[in-house]
Amino acid sequence: IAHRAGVHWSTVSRVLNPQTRTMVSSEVAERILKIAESVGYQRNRLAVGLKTRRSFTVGMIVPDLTNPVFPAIVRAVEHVLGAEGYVTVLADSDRSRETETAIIGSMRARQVDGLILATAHLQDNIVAQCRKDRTPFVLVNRTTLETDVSSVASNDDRGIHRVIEHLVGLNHRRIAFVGGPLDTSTGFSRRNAFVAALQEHRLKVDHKAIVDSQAFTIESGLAAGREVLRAHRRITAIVAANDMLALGCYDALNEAGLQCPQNISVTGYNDMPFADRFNPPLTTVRIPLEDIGQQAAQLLLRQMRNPETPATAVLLEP
Amino acid sequence: IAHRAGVHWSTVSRVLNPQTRTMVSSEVAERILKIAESVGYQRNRLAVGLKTRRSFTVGMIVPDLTNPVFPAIVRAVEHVLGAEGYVTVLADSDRSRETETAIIGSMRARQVDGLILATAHLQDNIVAQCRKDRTPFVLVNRTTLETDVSSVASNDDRGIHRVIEHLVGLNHRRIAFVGGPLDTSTGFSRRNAFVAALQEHRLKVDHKAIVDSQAFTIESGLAAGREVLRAHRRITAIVAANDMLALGCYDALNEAGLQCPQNISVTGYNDMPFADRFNPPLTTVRIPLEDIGQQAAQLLLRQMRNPETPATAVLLEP
DNA sequence: ATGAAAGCGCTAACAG
DNA sequence: CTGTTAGCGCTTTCAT
Repeated sequence: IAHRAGVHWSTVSRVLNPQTRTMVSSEVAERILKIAESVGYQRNRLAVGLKTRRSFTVGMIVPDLTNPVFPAIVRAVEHVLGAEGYVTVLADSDRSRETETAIIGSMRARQVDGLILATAHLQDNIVAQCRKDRTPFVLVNRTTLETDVSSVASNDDRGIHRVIEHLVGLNHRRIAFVGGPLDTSTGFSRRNAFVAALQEHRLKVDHKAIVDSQAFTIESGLAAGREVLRAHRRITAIVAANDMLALGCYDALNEAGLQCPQNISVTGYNDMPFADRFNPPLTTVRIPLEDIGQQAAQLLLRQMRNPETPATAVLLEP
Repeated sequence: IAHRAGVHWSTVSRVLNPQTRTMVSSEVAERILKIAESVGYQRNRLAVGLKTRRSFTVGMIVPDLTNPVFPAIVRAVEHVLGAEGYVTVLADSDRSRETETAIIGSMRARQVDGLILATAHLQDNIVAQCRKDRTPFVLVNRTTLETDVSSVASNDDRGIHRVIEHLVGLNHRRIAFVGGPLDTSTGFSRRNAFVAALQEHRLKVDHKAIVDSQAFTIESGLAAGREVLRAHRRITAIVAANDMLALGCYDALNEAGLQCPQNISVTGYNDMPFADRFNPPLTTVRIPLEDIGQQAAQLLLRQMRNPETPATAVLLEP
């Protein structure tokens, strides 16, 4: 292009980079732009990144893309990042911390400018790692025990309280809980909120009616649901820590020949897509998936543009 | 590292690149590896890519990540690509060809080694573009009219025939069709298969009972379902071209005060996650999502490693 | 406003 | 087996 325009290649570079275009006389600029267009020129972002140390790439890791809450978040993230010229590298860690570590290595090597992690554990060395690497990152959906970490999640305490209010209003008094993994903030705080809410309503907390499970999956929900039914048959409602677990509880009830909601009610959490189309329609807590994704992306953008940006923990209302 | 190991940096490069490691004496190699480890060295893939012209990055575009068929495919793709050292850049085109073109530009600029497109249209200039750019690509889920294009999809003709067989076996004779966009291979071939299957069963084809829609969405399905019910009330079954459309038909039936399946049966296509948990459970055609994703990734890998690999169109059985 | 030149971190031919 | 060197495609400082 420089040759054909009769200028030095640094001038071409100035024109082809929107940020420096004004340094060049508009006459020359126009000529160069025209030639670039005609030869289908595309700036090589690898070279740009090598020079500027900014890849305009961000990495995102989810624990399991087939859990229907994540696609909506990923989509929102990708849209706002894309609008700002960033590209999103997506990886599914399959709930394994080891693969997650490997993925982060692979992303670091590609010089990602930032990370969005939907995989946080309450105690998470990956968070410490990112901080040490000085890689901007924001946690999404879940948080860590550490403070001073950027995150966007929804207010689990509020959500569970509203569930209990709802059930108590419907005259439920003996309520069981099928919880998630206690090493995640969602599992941990929803469980705590459940106990707190029962106490606030002066209902007695029967620890046999609280069953924690290892993963937010239907299978875990089924196992926990069986456990609940076996240990404590007089309950009238089961609060599940998310919708997948709730579906597992549906299965446990079916197995036991019980009807939902005639015999026992079940509630979920997340309001995953199609929750209203299950049989029976699932009572659940809606969390603003789109919003969570958008805010996470915006937070990360701010952080990447100015590393001095203080970490902020955003809590959205369910 | 070179300094600390007392060797030239090209030697370090040889060791740190698994492919050339054998060129160096194992004694020196070990020393270098140890130092690299201790300083937390990571090869800069941007620089590697700039030099070798291979970014080890592939781009994937889906029309709508919140359509539950895609997460499973994306996940499978990412897993097999990841195992081979590739990273997946994911983008959601929001069903818009313009944004898709923009996305591809952004990916090309990042020197992606290949593309996986779940967005193909029957007539698709993007396909022509990729071919011109000599970017390896494989279409997934959908195909194009053009031959000599790599793709992995499922056999729509077979799937629809099996649906009709099933319905006819249940004594349905007046069957309506709610189709998808005719500019996609899935919309087009499922519609054709529907007509062909009716004829093979010597059922008359009532064109008023065939309603095409603009998108594979619930809303489109609802609109088309209304249309079907208005135009032709004596049908006993509706064949929808995918599960989202089928859900829209559920809604249309509800609106009209009709029961499914007591009054009218509905079938879907794709066997999306949770299809069996809808009310009523959806009769649908299972397509091997995991398999589709895996094979697409493997096909692309072959193509990227050897550009001479002939294009192959894989058709999986539903 | 433009040209000249160095260099980002790596690879790979060429020498030895 | 190892050192030397050029260069991938760009940005950016320094001159002019």
